[in-house]
Amino acid sequence: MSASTETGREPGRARVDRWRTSAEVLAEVRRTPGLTRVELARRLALSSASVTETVTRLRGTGWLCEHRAPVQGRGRPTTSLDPAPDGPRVVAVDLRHEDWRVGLAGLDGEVTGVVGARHDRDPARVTTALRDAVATVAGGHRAVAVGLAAPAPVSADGLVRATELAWEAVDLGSVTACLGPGPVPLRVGNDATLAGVAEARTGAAAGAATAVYLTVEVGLGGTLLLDGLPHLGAHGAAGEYGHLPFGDPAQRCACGATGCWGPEVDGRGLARRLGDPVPDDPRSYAGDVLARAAGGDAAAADAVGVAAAALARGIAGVVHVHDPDVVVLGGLARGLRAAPGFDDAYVGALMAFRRDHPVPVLDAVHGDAGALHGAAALALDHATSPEGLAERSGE
Amino acid sequence: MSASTETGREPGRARVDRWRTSAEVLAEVRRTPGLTRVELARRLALSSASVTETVTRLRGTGWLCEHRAPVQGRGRPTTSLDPAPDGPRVVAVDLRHEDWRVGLAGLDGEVTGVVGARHDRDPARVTTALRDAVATVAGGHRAVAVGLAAPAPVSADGLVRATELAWEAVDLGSVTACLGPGPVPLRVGNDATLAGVAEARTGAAAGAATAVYLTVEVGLGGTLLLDGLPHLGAHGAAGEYGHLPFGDPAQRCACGATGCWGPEVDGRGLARRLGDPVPDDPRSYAGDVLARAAGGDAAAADAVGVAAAALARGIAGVVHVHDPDVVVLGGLARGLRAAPGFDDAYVGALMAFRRDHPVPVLDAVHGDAGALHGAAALALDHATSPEGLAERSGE
DNA sequence: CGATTATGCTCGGGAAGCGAGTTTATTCAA
DNA sequence: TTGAATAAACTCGCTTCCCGAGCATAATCG
Repeated sequence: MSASTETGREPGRARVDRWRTSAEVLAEVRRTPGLTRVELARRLALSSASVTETVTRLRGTGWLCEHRAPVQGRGRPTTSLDPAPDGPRVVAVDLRHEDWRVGLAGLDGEVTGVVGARHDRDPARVTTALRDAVATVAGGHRAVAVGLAAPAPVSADGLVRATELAWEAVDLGSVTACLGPGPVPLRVGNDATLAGVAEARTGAAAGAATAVYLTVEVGLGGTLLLDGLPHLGAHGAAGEYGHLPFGDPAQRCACGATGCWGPEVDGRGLARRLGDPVPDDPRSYAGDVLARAAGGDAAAADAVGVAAAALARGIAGVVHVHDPDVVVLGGLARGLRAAPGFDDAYVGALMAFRRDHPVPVLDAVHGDAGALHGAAALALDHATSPEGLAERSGE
Repeated sequence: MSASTETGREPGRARVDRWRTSAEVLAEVRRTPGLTRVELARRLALSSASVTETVTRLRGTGWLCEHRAPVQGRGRPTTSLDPAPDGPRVVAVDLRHEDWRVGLAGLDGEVTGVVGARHDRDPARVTTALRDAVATVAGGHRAVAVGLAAPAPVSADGLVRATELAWEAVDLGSVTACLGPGPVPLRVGNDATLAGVAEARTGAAAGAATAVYLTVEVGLGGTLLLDGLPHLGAHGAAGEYGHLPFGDPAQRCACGATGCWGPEVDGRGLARRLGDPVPDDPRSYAGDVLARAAGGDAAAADAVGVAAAALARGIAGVVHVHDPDVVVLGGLARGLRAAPGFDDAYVGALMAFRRDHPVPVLDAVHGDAGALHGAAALALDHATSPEGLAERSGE
């Protein structure tokens, strides 16, 4: 997750600083659409004079619009601030192993006009297809940034190294080429990370200062979200929760370590418990087992119960380390949470002082649109930052 | 770790904002004492005119002083910026189970004039003794904040609940009573957390954007440090690394959970492995075993090796989750790291892609002064923040 | 319909930061 | 020794943010 543009012009502090309050206002409106001017002034400790000035500017640049707020009691009615329906847009891209989706979002983060297609994994052809789709989706609107979710680790320079696609350091910078005028910034993030971002902004963890997002697909991954921002680590490799050694030390993981948590709770773990060979597609295998367990298959239910308990026990450990406001589960983890025994295993694995008020473990609400929503949020973060606003202020 | 004062006066944005650049300058000088004006202007993207103005102000308030910088080549020589030797001070307090220490620090963070005494754990008497010691240590200097390290969880309101001291929600606010003029803010933090802060600022993790500090005393605790700031979690309870279930699930931990990592790597784990009863003082028991192992006692060495391997394996897991720049070890963990087999166990437990460049695991450099240094850093953080500077700007 | 109340707008002023031009302090070369 | 070259700091006028105070506005209440 990183910027692909770098502004190098020197003194520049005032040029960016000018937009700091505007950026805070936009962030507040994103967090709470329909906010009143009075409430905004209170939250940002601004005088009404300053609110007038800043809101006027943001209406002028097209970001905000105002509505009469419903009257409550005496006094002059205040107005509420909302994302302008015809304001600047960002393009969100979700690149997956076999297909991609592209959509358009405004300040409210709603992704609309989604188009998609399958792809053949050839970097050049995928890049071209995405560039065209981005241009089409943006058509007519003022697109000010692009966010992209990639099914792979993303290094600090924004390059994508997708081993499963056999991509080595692919630079996706050109997908913004048909936008403009002027260069349009691209921000790239990992798909699981961005799904976590989506949950932390508008999903099950909305408003949480500290949230943990965990998802089970093939293996287990996740993100620590601090005030809605993912912790990426020194090299962008943070969040490998699936390789915490919570499991059986005798089991060797494909990652090279032993006793990893991930392979105990995904399709491979279920297969081992059921005596099946390692499945080719652990994702759909696990879906089948969950369905059989729900349908009354005792052996499947037993295997699911073991995996659910392993998931629950590990989540407790993660809670001890992060002390989050909430843990959000995506992918197959939702099915495991629904298994009988999960809650008891979770509470039982918590430290005693936590058991009266266990940290809630909730299902993700964005489903498989999480990465796309997170990509939109990432692009909006840039576009509404002081730097992003300053970049475009000349227009 | 939290503020004990709360400024509630409303609009106030400009009043605080005025000091934002000054705060950034002070932060830069703390990070890099002896910084030149030119380098400062470059880092903060300030014009030389603005540097002149800000530095003049900070010299006026006594925080900074300037020296001729050594000349390099042609041109007018620049000056270097340093903490003023007679500038504002903060008081650092380290409250431990059986004694306390109080010292004085300037902008450079060096703690001097340390005094200390044993105490009897009575909250009222300890508070009084600390109040007097703080006044004595500060005597004559302009003390602008107090930082305190407590051997207990610290809740968001700054109250200390030290179960081992039988303290329930003790308010230490009065230790600043003899300072002044005006109320002097007190910031309170957990001792292990603050030891981590000290390492992240001026210790083995200096400059790291992401660092993990782990310490073994009785059990295992730690902190995730992001840009030198500890992640405290939703309720200030983050960092219970010792209760990650890396251990034997058949072992019940005193915390109520099973298989906790902490009891496997401390004195209790060593005793179990050696067939000894649970020691009354696991800390000194572990010290003895480490000494015996170093002296050639095979049984002790074996037990130490097992604990060191358990520590190493868990650290690898923590690395997978946080992807830190560095892991820093304090307390008994340093002795375990020195045991033969630690490095092999660590690298072997890493994911394969990490083994070529394993995240360094280093010893803490602050020793048992870490908490005191961290407390000074905490107080300086407040005093040099825009809010802290604005608070005192009337004087 | 006026009193009351809460809010938004206008205007002058304080302060941060900047750009451009000027001054200052040093090295280097004749 | 002296002056050119160089790099940095200072001065000054300007722009912009934010503020406070006062005025204008739009609702409810009696």
